Amino acid sequence: MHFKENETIYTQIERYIKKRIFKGEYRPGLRLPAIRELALALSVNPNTVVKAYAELEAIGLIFSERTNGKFVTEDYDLINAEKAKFIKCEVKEFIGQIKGMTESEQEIINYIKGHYDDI
Amino acid sequence: MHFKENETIYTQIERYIKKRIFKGEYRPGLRLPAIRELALALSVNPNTVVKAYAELEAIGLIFSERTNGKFVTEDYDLINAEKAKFIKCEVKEFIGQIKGMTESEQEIINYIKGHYDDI
Amino acid sequence: MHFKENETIYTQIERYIKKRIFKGEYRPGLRLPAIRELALALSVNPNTVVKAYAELEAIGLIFSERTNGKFVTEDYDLINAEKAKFIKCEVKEFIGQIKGMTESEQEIINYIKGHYDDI
Amino acid sequence: MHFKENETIYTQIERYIKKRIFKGEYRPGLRLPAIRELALALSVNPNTVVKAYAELEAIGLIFSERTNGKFVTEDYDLINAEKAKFIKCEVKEFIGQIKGMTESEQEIINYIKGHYDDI
DNA sequence: GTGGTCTAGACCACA
DNA sequence: GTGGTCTAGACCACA
Repeated sequence: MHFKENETIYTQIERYIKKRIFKGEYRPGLRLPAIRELALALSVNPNTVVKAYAELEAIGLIFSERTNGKFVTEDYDLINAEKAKFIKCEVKEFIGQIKGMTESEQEIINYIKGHYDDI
Repeated sequence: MHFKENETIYTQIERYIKKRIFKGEYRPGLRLPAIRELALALSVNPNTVVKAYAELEAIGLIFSERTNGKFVTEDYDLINAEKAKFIKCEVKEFIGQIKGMTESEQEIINYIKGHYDDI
Repeated sequence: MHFKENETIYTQIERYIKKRIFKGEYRPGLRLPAIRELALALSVNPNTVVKAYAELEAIGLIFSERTNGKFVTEDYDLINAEKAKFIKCEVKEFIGQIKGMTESEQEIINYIKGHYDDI
Repeated sequence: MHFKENETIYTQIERYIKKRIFKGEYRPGLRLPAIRELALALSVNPNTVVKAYAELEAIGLIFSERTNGKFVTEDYDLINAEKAKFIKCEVKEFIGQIKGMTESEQEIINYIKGHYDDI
């Protein structure tokens, strides 16, 4: 994983985990990677992962079991609600960035069509 | 203007100016707002604006005239190239965020159509 | 039993046993629950119970008989002294927490009267 | 300030600040001690204070102003609600600790009367 | 000077 | 091995 400058690492990790949950790569009930393990994998200090996990726990997307690890919530409604919120937010932000610089909605859509498979 | 936490203020200002140039709100040759003036308008320390302007100057989108202020470049090609780069970048980032969470390109487009006029 | 975060489990168990002794639920001379048994009942690692028992033994409230188990002390004076100390300590802590936030002693007492039967 | 073993330092700091707010010693709108200043005063690492303040901010009792410091909320209703919750919680905990070890409500009250002025 | 983030690393409770 | 807390200390953005 490669981190953007200009955004904190822990929020990038947070979003990374979040997206994997939304995508169903981390299924409800699944045990998340151990803090130190993930820290190692991302070449990051464990405390940074701790903070990312703490934020996710505050939202309720993950929960802790003392000494046992962190787990994806089994509250499907919450996951779906957070996912919808996330997408809406990204769409809004994207449109906000691009709007006014292209003539039309159609142009934006063309851009997306043109780049969808690049990624 | 309202700044996001979690991203530096100066990059947010930088992008704000950039977008106004790309949108043609700040036309080539135009004198940009004075540092103190903009700082005041944004409730920000002048040093922060200085930094944002410096970044834009490094890219070449604006230039200084000694005591006279900062101006939008008249290099149309550069503006267009930067604009294209900016849009491409935003599209890529957007698709990268959303992809895999929705079934298809079509769904993303529907989301955008659904929200385009909100903003 | 449900453990508070933010306090070690073994001190919570220690206090739990202590209180049962003070309340006379565990009478002097009584054999305490076996370590494994209690650990199982509390869904806790046996080592944790061992530690709680060790603390109680250090105080003198319980004693070991080699292979036979742990027993409540028959030193009534010690029990009473510890009980008095415990209550005094709780009262002090409680007053310390609440004092200055309510106008008067009377108000604290009213609070207690109002909640005594809730628990 | 002297910290109890067996409870995390940051929660003790958190409660310490909380109580000062409830007591009106830290009035709404007041600027809280700077992180490093408080850390120094309490002989504690700045990060520990950061965490305590972060918890208080999550509750809403304090808020941040970028680079300017932390301030007590001016939401009087929130303060009163949290205060009521805090007192109720302390009373409940206290009664829970003591109940069953003394004969009666009256005895508890007598204990409090007997110790109220000690603290 | 103010807060925010991050690292390296230790030590603890618990399983 | 698991997470939680804490320290010492650095570096950054911002005022």
